[in-house]
Amino acid sequence: MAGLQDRTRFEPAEVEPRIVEAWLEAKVHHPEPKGTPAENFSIAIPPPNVTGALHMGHALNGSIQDCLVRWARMSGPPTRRVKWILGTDHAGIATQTQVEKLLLSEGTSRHELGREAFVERVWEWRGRYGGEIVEQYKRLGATCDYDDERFTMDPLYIAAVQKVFVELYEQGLIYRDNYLVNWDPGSGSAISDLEVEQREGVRDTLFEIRYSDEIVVATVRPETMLADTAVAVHPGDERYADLVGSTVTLPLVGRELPIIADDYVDREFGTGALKITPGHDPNDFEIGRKHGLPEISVIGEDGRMTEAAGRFAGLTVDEAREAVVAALDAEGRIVSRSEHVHTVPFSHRSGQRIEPLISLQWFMRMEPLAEPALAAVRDGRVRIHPESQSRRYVHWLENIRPWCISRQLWWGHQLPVWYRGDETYVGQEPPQGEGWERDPDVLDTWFSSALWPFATLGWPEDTPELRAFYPTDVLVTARDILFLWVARMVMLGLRFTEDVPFQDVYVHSVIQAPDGRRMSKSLGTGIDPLEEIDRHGADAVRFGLLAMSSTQDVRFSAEKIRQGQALANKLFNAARLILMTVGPDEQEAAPRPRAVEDRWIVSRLQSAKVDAGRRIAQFDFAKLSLGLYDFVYGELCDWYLELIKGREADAELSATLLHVLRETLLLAHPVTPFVTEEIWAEMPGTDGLLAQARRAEVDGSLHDAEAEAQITELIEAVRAIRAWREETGVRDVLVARADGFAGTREALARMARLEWGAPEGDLLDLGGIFVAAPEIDAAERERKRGEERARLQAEIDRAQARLANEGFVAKAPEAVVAAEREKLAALQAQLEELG
RNA sequence: GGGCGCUUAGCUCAGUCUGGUCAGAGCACCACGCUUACACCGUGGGGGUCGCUGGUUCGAGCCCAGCAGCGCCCACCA
Repeated sequence: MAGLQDRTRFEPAEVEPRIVEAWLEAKVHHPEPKGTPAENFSIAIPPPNVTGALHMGHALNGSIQDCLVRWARMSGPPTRRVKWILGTDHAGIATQTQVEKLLLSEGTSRHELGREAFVERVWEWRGRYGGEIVEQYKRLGATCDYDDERFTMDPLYIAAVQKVFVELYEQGLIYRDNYLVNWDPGSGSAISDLEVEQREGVRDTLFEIRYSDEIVVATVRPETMLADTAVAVHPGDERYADLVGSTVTLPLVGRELPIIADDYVDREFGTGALKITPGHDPNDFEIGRKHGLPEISVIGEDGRMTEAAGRFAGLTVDEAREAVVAALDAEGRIVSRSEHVHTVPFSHRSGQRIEPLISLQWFMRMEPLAEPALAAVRDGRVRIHPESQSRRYVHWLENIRPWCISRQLWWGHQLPVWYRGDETYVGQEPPQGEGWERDPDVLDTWFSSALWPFATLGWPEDTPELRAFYPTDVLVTARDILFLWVARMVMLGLRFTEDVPFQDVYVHSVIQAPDGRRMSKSLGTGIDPLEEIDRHGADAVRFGLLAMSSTQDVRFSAEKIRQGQALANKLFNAARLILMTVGPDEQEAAPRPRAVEDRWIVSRLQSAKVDAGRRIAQFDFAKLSLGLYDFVYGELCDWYLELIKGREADAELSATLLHVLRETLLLAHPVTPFVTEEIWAEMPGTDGLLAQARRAEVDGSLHDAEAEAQITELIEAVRAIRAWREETGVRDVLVARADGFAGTREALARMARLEWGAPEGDLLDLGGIFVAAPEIDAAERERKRGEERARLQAEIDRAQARLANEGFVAKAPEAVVAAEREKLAALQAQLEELG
C-alpha cells in the first residue's frame, strides 16, 4: 500500500513494461501440454506476416483473444491448461516483395543473386526483423505462448505441408492443368481471385470492329482478337439465327471462327455479337471450355506478344493494341470508338493491372473438401458468430471453384514435384535417379495457413501438444479472411485430422478510420496502436478496442480509448481508497456483512460476474467492457465507496472492502490486465500474480434483493436531493426522504454529513417525501411539495388514462395490466402521503 | 445484377430477436464544486417528432410493406 499511497495516478508507461516482464518471467502464457482438449482451452492466433507491424486490426484481434484466454485461465478447474498458439506466417508475396525492394536499394536483384542466395537473404532478413511484431504483441499484454513460437516455414511445418500436398495429389485432388489465371505482371506470378481488386470507373476506349458484313463485335482490348477462336451470339437472337453454325473469317489473321450460340451473350449490349478469346478473358475461357474451343495465347508472361501473334510478336501489349487498331483502320474495319467506363482487375499486391493468361498451374479440387466443411457448419460442430457470417461461408462453399495453388515465387513452400521428360514425380523425398528437375513454383501462402491449427501443434506427429490442445476452442478473425483462410482450415482440418479445427469462429469488425474510410497506410488514414498504447496505456487501448468492437464495421473512436484510460485510473484510485481505509493488517473474510450497503455491493458484484460470463460466452466484448465500466463507476465508486466514507474501518468493513476489491480485479483483469495486476501486488493476502489467480464461481446466495431495493431507493432519494439543492441554490441544508429508510438511515445520515455538511443527529424524520432542515422556510418547503404533487398527479393521470382504455385492459397481458394498477395505487399512496 | 447491413442527442454508438417501465451511454456543451481515492475528478443540467410514408396492434424506435440516402460482400456485359 505504501506503493500506492503517493501515486494519485495510474501511469501506464512506467508500470506496464515492468508487468509484462513479470508475466513473461512467471510464464503465465506457457502451459504444460497435459489433459484433454475438452478440459483445456486453446486458441490459434491468426499468424501475422513476418513482415508485419502491429496495426489496429491486430490490436483488436489480439485484445479479443487475450481477453478470452485470460478469462479461461481464471475460470474452470485448476487443472485447466490454456494455450494461445503463437506464430508468424512466411507470407510469400509480401515478404519476397519487401526483400526485393531491399535488394533494389542495394543495386542488385533476386535474379542477380539466384534463387538459393535470395532465399538465404530472406531468411537472414526474417531473423533480423521478423520478431518485431511478436514483441509488439507483448506490449499489448497478449499472453500468447511465447515459449513455443511457430513459423510456417519451420522444418516440421514444411514437412506437414508436403505431406498434405503429396496425399492430396495421390488422392487425385491436386492436379496440373492449363488454366486461365490472374497473371500479375508486377510480381510475375499467378494470384488468386481473392487477391484481385476490382477497380471501378476505369476509362477505356471501346472499339467496334467489323469482322464481316453481318458481324460487328465490340472490345476494349482489340489486340486480343488475334487469339479469338469463335464469335458468340445469343441463342434467341433472330438477327444471327441463320449464321449460327457457320463461320466468319478473323480479320488480320484469316482464321475461320465458328459462330456459336450461348446464352451468356447479352443481346442488348452493342451489336449482340461477342468475340470469344478463351486465352485472355475469364468468361470467354469458360465459354470456350463449354464449347470445346481451342485456347490460343498471344500474350506471354513477360507482357509481350507471343509468336502466335504473328507479325505483332514481340510488341508490348500497348504497342500491339495500337498496331492492331492501325491495321484494322487501314482495312476500314473500325466502325466506332467510344469511351467505356468499366471495372478492371488489379493486383492487390503489386497494384498492376491483371493480365488473364493461360498457363500451366497446379490446382486443388475443392468440391470433395467443401462438402464436409459445409456439413460441419450446418450441424453446428463449427459455430460462426455472428450467425449472418455463416451464410456467407455457406454461400461461398456452395459455389466453390478449383483453387490455383501454385505461385511463381521463390519464397515459400516449393512444390514437392519433380519432372524428367514426360515423367512427373510427387513425393516428400526427392526422386532417385538422374535428370530430375524440381518444379520451381511455390505454394500459395494460404495453403500452409490452412494447416495452421494442427501443424503448429506438431501434426502429423502424435505430439503431447496435439493431444492436449487440438481441436482448438475458438478462432478469432476479421471478416476479410473468412474464405481465404477460415473455410480452408475447416476443409483441411476435417480431411487430415478428422476433426474440426475449432468449435467457434468469432468474426469481429474491421476498424475503420474515424471518417469511415479504410484504415490504410497508403491513404494516410492509419492509426498506430503502439502510439496509442504509449499515449494512453495498453489497458486503455484494449478497453477502447473491445468497447468499440461489434459485429458491424466500426469507426475508430479515440473517446473509447480515453474512456479506457479513465477506467484504469479509476480502478487505481478506488484501490488506493480501499487500501488506505483497510489498513495493512486486515484480512479478507467470507463476505457475509450486515450493513446494507455492504450487502448491496456484494450482491451487485455477483450480478456483474454473471453478466460478464454471459457476455464472454456470447462474444459480446463491447457489452463486457462497457458493463465493467458501468459497474466500476456507477456502483462501486459513485455509490459504495461514497457510502462507506466516514464509517469506522472495523473488521467487517475491511473484510468486505478487500473482498470487493479482489473480486473486481478478477473480473476486470481480462479487459484491463495491467492496472489490475499492479493493484493486486499491493493487496494484503494475495500470492503470486493476478494473471495466474482463479475466479470464484458465482455464488447465488450472495444475491440480496432486500439490500438492492433499499439502496436503489436511497440512490433515488440522494439524486433528488442533489438536484433540488442545485436547483434552489440552498446550501447548508439537510434534505432527506425519511420514510421507508429503516435499513439505510445510517448510511444516508453519514452521506448527508459528508456531502452536505449536516450536523450529527440532525436527520429529520417527518414522514413526507422531502423534509427540509429547519433553516428552510415553510414557503420553500411548500413550493417543493407542490411540484412533487404536480408530478405525481401527471403520472396518475397517465396511468388512469391507460386503464380507462378498454382495448388495453381487454387485450394486454394480465401481468402488464396488473402492474399498471399497482403503479397507480402506489402513486396515489404517495400523493396521499404528501398531503 | 445478386446478397447482407445501416439510418436513434452535435459526434461515435447501445437499444430492434422476445411490442407496454426504452428514449439511453461515452465524448462534446452549460452550471456548480479543490467534500480526508481520483481535476485523466465529482454533482447537476440542456439536447432526439428514433430517415420518410403507409400498415398491423389497445399500444410501434422495436413487427410488415414501400420510398430515400449510405456502406459492405459476391458476380461481373465484351
